[in-house]
This record gives sequence, structure tokens and C-alpha cells, in this order.
Amino acid sequence: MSTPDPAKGQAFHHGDLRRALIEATTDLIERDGPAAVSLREAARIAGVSHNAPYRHFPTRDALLAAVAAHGFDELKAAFDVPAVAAVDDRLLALGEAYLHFAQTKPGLFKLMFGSGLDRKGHPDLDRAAQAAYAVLLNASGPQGQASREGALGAWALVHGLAHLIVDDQLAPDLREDARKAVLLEKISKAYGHLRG
Amino acid sequence: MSTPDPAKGQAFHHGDLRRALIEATTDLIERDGPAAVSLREAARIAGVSHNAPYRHFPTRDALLAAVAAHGFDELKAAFDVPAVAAVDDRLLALGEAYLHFAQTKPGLFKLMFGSGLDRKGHPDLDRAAQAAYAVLLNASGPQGQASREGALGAWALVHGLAHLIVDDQLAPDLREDARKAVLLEKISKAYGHLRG
DNA sequence: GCGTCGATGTTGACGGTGACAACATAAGCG
DNA sequence: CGCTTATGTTGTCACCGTCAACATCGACGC
Repeated sequence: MSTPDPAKGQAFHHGDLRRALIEATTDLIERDGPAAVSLREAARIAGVSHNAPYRHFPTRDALLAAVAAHGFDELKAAFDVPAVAAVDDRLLALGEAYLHFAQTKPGLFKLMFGSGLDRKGHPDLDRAAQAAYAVLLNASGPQGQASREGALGAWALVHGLAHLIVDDQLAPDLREDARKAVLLEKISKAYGHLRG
Repeated sequence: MSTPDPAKGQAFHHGDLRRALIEATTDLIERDGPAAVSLREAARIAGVSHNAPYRHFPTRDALLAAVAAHGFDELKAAFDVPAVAAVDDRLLALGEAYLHFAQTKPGLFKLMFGSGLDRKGHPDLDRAAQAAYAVLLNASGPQGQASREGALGAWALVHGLAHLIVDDQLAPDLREDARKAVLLEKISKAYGHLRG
């Protein structure tokens, strides 16, 4: 029973503890939120002793960082929307993908953004995040100062909306999906004006 | 030696432990971030035993909620900008106050938004937050569906920008204050277009 | 004045957690 | 076969949030 993917997986005693821990932690995060995650509970779920995780992650934060890095990979994958001609439509599609990600996996979203996890201390996390961001910041067509600022503005807007939704800080009458979609469309048009 | 402010302060053994704990916690949050705050450390700083806080806060989260509520009071106070005629200028001033708050007290900002602290479990926090939000949502002049959506959009944008800054997720060349101000001005104009 | 009572603070304990150290085991390799 | 090294386990420590039992001090009625 060799591991089907021997890419970098070291299958020793357990099989692939590293992956198992990341999966267990991901589930825990989505169930109870990032703050409630404990190294020992993840180990319990993976069926190993309370100290086994330290063979794969030097610290609790390193485990969380690995999970967050996977989250950024997922986010970047979600940005792989069908190509469209108009820049505005592309921004809109990316914004919807962003919001959909935040609403589908709020715990992961909070981990990736909300919690502290200093990026400079976890280079893999930093790389994954930068890669996802790059898609966003390049979405407003070729370079140029104005378009860069426009993309940043659109990003900030969608990011803020995602946070407000995930943190449940929106009055009920402002939270409906339909209205949100309308808002997003308007956003896109507004940034069209900005860049024009 | 009567307490100068007997408003609701119960000055018993310690003097005003409740206030002292809130202040100690606020300092701790700004120093090490919300996650690193411990009830016992706050008690230590206040010079009382590790269990004294439980006479004033039923739980650790309740203490954090009280600190966060104070934060929202501060934020609302910061929204008390000089009255101006143009709605756009008012939105701009509020946005700048928002960003200034986030940059001046990033730990508090993270506590108020980032961390879990379910609002429904802490009514005082909920009230304080709603009061601050009300200022924002009413900033775009009289009522009306369109203006409400415009205010929400502006709020989301500034909120997102604040989060990106506080979480240190902006490339250095996008973070400078000057450029941010320019951005804010454009935001305001864009939402002027939206509402027009 | 004095005694009771409730609010406040203290001491001690329990289970859970992250982290460290020492030890055990098994895979791979000579 | 025996060494080395990666992996996992057991044991331990300090710290944390929380509960329970006890101590103390101010207020208020008699």
C-alpha cells in the first residue's frame, strides 16, 4: 500500500500525518473557529499522541499557517474564472468568487485574514498569499498606476464586504444575496468610472 | 477620599477593579494582540489575585467584550467630525477617521472586528457597535434605498482597507499614507457617481 | 454601637493546553 | 547485521480559564 502520491509525502509510521493533521485542523477550524483549534485535539483526531504533531510543525502557529496557506491556494484556484473580454466583468467575477469563498468557508477565511499569524514568520504562507493576491491586482488589465489603484480599491471593497458578512456585522436587510449581487455590479461600474 | 466619579463605579476594596482590568486588558491587547490576552495577566497588572476578575466579568470573553465595547464608543466619538455641507466630504472625513482609528489602535481594531466575540452573547457590545455603525450608515444624507447602499459600499471599502492595513497585507508601495488619501478621495467621488 | 449581610477579593484545586526532554521504534542503507 | 535518522510516545512543566470554599470589608438595620 504505497502512497498514491509520493510527491513529497513521507509515509512513515502513520502514513501521512502531516496531511492528516492539516485536514483535521481544517475541519476543526470550520467547526469551532480558528481560536478553538488545539494541537492536541488535531492529534487526537488523527489518532496519534499529543506530541506527534511536533515532528511536522514546530509550533501551533506553524500548523495554522500551513492550513491558511492551503486556503490561499484554494482561493487562487477559485479565481480561475472563465476568461471574459471586459475588465469590469472580470472584476465582478473575481469579486463574486471572493465572496463565495468567504461565505462557503468562513472559518478558513477568518484564519487566513482575521487571526494574527505573522506572515514573515511563515514564508510558505506568505508565498501562497502573494500568489493569490497577484491574480487580483493584475485583474484590471495591463499595468499602470491608475488601474493598480482601481484594482486595490475593488479588492478592498470586496474584502471589507466579506469581512462584514463573515463577522455577521451586517443588518439583516443588507445581507441578502440578491442585494449583494446588485451591489457588486454597481461596484464594478463605479470602478469602471474611476479608471475612465 | 470619595471617588471623584461615583457615576456607577463601585469603589470597594480595590478602588475600581472593573476599570483597572479594562485598562490593563486594553494595554495588553495593544502590546501583544487580542489572542495573547490572559485574564490572569490582567489581574496581575491590576495587582489583584488571579480570580478577582470573576467578580466583575463572568468570563474571559466578557472582559474582552467590555474592552471592545469601549472601542466602539471611541470609534463613535472619532466619527464626530466637523459638520460639512457636501455629503461626499462627510463620507471622506468619516473614512479617514476610520482608517486613522485602525492604524492608531490596531490591536483594539482587531479585537472589535477580527476575533470571534459573538455579539448576541454580549448585549452591551452589540449596542455600542450598532451605535457606531449608525453614524456611518446615516452619513449619506437622508434615507433612501440607493443612498443606503452607497453608504454600505463606502463602509465596506474603508473597512476592507483598514483590515488590509492592520493585517499588514498590502505591498509596501500600496501602503503609503499619501496614496491612501488619494484613494479615499477617489472613493468618495466614485460613490458620488453611484448615488447620482 | 453592633451584628448581620452582601459585595468583593483570596486561596486552592481541576482539567486542558503548548512546549520541552527523554525514550522507543522502524525504515533505509552500508 | 548494525548504524543512522525520521517518526511517534511518554512524561513533565508552566500557564490558562474556571469552579468552589473561604476571608474580609462596607453598609445598613436594630
